[in-house]
Amino acid sequence: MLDSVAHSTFLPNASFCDPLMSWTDLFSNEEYYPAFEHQTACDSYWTSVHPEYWTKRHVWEWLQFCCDQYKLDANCISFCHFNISGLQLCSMTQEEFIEAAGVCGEYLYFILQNMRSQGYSFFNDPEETKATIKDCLQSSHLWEFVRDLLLSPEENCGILEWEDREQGIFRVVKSEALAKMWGQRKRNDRMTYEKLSRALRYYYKTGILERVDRRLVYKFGKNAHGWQEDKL
DNA sequence: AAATGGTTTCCTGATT
DNA sequence: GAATCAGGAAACCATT
Repeated sequence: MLDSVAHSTFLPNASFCDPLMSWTDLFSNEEYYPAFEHQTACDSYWTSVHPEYWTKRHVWEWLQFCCDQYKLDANCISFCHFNISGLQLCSMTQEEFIEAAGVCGEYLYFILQNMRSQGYSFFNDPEETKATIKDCLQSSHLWEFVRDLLLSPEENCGILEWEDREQGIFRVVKSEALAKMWGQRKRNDRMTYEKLSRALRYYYKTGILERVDRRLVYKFGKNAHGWQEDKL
């Protein structure tokens, strides 16, 4: 009966390790079993149970594991949001994860979905896994791309500049360079600032960006997250 | 297989 | 005149 759940909704995500070992296979195999001390017979460790069947305690243990393993800042996690069963956890959307744990929520959501589809083999190589998570978290949305560029001086090289850090107001300094970089990300060498800015204008409607009536100046709106200084 | 979201492309017109 | 801004309309494409 575990098996029937094991291959559920999520399609395997291209780049991850061994496809489709069943959960029972995985957990009877020492290799996949890291150095954890466990466990009472009545309440086994979270790694030995499919996420859908986790108890509140399992969820808690999983959170702990993720914090330790991936150095997630436990302070940004609202633990009361996670006082839930595995079934409830699995039904949370990415939005809800972000609401409950900010940027860490993105990681947690990603890790959970991969565990549901791939099992614990996901954690084979912690180092590689961490790198891959980072890759996959490379946000594909334009506003996130802009945000991340703004947040990483190395990549940025003067393309974007904060106008008012507190209020999330920024300026596009090198418009063509920005378009080129966005084009590279989307593998589209026909991208121009003209077209990119059209996409940015659509964000006014959804509250991701707010209008600032100065040329090449934009402002993050109430529905944009992850740009503020204090909450990493 | 159809619906949807997030752009991409193109365009006309106004503004700086 | 050149670069931007404003949006409408439609095509496109990946995901659900």
